[in-house]
Amino acid sequence: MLNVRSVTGDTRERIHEAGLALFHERGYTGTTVRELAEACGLTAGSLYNHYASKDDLLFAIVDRVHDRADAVLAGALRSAGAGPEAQLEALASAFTAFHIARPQATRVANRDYIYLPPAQRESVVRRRRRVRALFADVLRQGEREGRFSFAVLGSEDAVEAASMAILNMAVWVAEWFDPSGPRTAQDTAALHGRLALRIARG
Amino acid sequence: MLNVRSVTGDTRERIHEAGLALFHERGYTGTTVRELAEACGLTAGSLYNHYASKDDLLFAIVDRVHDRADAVLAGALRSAGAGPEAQLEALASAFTAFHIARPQATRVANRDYIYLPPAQRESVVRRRRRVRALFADVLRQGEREGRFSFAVLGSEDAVEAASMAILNMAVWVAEWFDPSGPRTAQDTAALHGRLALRIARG
DNA sequence: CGTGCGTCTGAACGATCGTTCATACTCGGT
DNA sequence: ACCGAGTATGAACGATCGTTCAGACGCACG
Repeated sequence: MLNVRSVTGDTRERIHEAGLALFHERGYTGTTVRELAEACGLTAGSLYNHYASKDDLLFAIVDRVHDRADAVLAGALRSAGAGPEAQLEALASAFTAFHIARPQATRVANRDYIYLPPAQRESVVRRRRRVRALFADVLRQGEREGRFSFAVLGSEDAVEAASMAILNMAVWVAEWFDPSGPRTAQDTAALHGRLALRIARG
Repeated sequence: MLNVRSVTGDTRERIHEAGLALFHERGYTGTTVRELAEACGLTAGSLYNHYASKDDLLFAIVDRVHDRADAVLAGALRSAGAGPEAQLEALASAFTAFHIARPQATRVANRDYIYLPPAQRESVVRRRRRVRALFADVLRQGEREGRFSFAVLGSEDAVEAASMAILNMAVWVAEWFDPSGPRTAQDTAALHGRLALRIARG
């Protein structure tokens, strides 16, 4: 019984990974459940023993990557201590490393979540907003403590634009970062941490 | 005859705009030619009097937005004069304003160009690379003149990461910018220009 | 040794996909 | 009044879509 469950879990996991690869490459609407099945050595009908629908698989993928992102960001914040500069650098660096390490899952999560049915999409939108708020809060706290400066920029609530700039820098890094290139992922993550400080510190 | 052509051109243009709206909202693979036709008050078969295929419409959309982006960037560079700081600020600001002004076309161009047939996709990829090179060249020139500093960052070729950060800030601005919000497009564009300088100047 | 649950297949479902085509209509040019 | 080019139609094409289902297989359990 337990053994059966673990085999089942493996199949479900294999489908999950096939979804990562195929959604990443062809997009959600561009991927066929028969392609997903073939990538797992299964028949289309068999997928429905493991996921209720194609939507369901997409949500599983997007939800898991959000779980991991939350964990990574919480860990970065915890190990950074109290200073807003250390916190921002840790957040930007860890988020960048996260996106470099999981280019498939993060691209799918950021590009294809719009195809989720309304209820599940709302759930994802809420999680995305929470990540935005995490960065914006650190920026605002840093401004309050006089370490960051946004009022100088002359635009009201420049914090939102600045945090989106930092977020987009991290979120889309895998679209240009070349794992076989000269730079390592750690280098690039550290570099993004410093660029985030440039954005905030002025 | 000329009148006929102009009517034809209107229909072709209406299809183009329906493609903008529908591809933007549902993605290329998520949009049906019958939906496109209905949005124009036409029949599916009629579309093929104006575009050779669904692919062809996508390429027309993506190619046109690249034409306009090139023009905007060239104009910004021309009116900025010789200084790398003025040039970078003008490029980032103009590119941001461009993406705010055309959220549909730019999202389609940046997200759905991967669905183009290989030859046309290659053409788009080349144009994208040229835009990247434009920003990177300004950053490198500024570093040569001692106005920007990237070597300090400790990572080799930090210019690439910095120019991608600036590009992504501009490219994805329409995903969070709210036209009905308190900030104007001009404010945000100017703000992005200053943030680009923060990234480059250090 | 059966029993039953979980998983698989392969066929089938109705719907819909992008595209083609014969046909009819519109309308400026002669 | 007639012609011909350009455009619209609506039916049809074969293919493929996401999903369902009846039946068969395998394997842990009593």
